[in-house]
Amino acid sequence: MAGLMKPADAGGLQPLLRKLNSLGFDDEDELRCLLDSVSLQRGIPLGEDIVGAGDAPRRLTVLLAGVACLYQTMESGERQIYAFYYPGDFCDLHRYVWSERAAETAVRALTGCSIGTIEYRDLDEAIERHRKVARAVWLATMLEASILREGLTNVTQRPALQRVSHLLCEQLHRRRAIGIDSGVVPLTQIELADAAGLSVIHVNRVFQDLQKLGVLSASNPTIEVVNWERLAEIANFDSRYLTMPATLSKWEVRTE
Amino acid sequence: MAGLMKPADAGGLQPLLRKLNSLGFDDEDELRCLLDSVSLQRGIPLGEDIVGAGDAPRRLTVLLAGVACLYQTMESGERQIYAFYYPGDFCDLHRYVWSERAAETAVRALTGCSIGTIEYRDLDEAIERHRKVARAVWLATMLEASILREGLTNVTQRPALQRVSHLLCEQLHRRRAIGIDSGVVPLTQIELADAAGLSVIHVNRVFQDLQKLGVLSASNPTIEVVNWERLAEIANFDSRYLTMPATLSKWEVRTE
DNA sequence: CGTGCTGTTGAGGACGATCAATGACGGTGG
DNA sequence: CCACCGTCATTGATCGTCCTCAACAGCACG
Repeated sequence: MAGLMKPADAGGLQPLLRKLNSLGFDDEDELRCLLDSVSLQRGIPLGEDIVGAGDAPRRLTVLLAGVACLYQTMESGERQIYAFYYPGDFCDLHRYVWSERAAETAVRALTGCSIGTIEYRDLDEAIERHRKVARAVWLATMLEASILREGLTNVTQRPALQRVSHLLCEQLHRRRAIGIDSGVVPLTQIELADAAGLSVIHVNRVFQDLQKLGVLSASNPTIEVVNWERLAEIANFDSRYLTMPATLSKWEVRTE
Repeated sequence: MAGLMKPADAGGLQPLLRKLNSLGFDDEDELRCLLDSVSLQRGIPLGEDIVGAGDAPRRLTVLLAGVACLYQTMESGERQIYAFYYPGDFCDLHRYVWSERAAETAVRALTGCSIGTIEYRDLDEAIERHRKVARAVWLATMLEASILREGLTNVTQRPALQRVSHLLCEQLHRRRAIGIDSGVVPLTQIELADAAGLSVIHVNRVFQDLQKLGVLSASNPTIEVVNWERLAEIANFDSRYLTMPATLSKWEVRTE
């Protein structure tokens, strides 16, 4: 992977590179074509909508730094968080198709963020020309679906303690996968509640339990997992739904 | 659409044709190549696992007749239903990637079913050769993800009555989209419960309420919606998440 | 005529929501 | 420098939706 990093990529595209790599996209020349069409946007402040409710979707957004979430505000005023995004993740693949429902769903920066955008026409062209780009976006979509399925069982099957634990596990795992190895989960209790389908108050109580269990540190308001294993145990966490199993080698074998 | 139907397709592939069509795949010649590699399998009995827990995934499965569901059995013994499938739907696109997690998730026939299978090597080849095949499977995956997102809000945001109603609405809508216009939903209360994340008992009580409201007929054990509109009202149903907005024309414009 | 599956009914109880306040922190402006 | 505000976190009390357990009824099946 390191082999793919070039000085020219130092603009902050490494996360995207890593992501494409994990999706089995390892051809350097093809990569270049896609990377060249990315335009950067830095310094997006916390709380801002990266992909707004209103704007017409003409470009794809890739998160390059920070944390974001895909959410929807219900008529009741409740907020439902569908997904958290980390550097390298595509934030609005769904918009490529559902320009309409745009009105209600948006992507919000949960910390300061940097993003890259790719005009649809460039993406289209890349997909047309390079089969692996098409595969990469497909796989990215599959991964999101896999996370959604797990989210569904999380919400329907697990009680609050396990549910929150599972959510935390997932964040830790995904962060580690992109090289962030700390136990800190840069989210608020509110955000976790909106993702878990629990009230903030209850999440707070769960947090206290997790602290008593020695899983979370008392370092408020920062959420920090100090006992990784115990957490995974509580959550009954099985990371397979997150990991693309050596897809690339498989593709190669089958298709070339 | 009718224009695409040929005598040779009378083998039962119309549902697949319709599906591909709705995914913007309208090139007859390219279609042929894919359709030719489908092998049929009829007369699968109710209750059987179409895509089993154990078998190594070497082929893609398309439902051609009947109703099926994607489910997983938890350690607790509970069953979580992730998706319902109707004729034309791809049942195991996820397996194309996650051969591993196969162990726990399976696709079950909820009525008598017919399926078609496409060997991975044929699918790979079709994807390689025809860009629109790649797009079709990508879009199919996006649609599944969209349904999953809606399922997530359904489970976390809506109380039992609305939740069940919403689920029923979705089934009606999807069935109508493939030409089945009756108010009958060919599922059991148990299946709906497992999809809604409710106990069967509670679903049953909700059903009684829906009957009192004149939405469901008393025709047990068949579930039949007699007041479509009232149901959509209760569920606050917005079908946009199900409909691919004129994708095909869009693709054409942008890419050709 | 049992056996199994789906659907139905009742009673009790639990998990988590809601309402109402309060505390801690950081930024802003007087 | 302090008063003020907004956001996030915390606590207690009450309440409701939905679950669990336990039975039973209808129906199709062999």
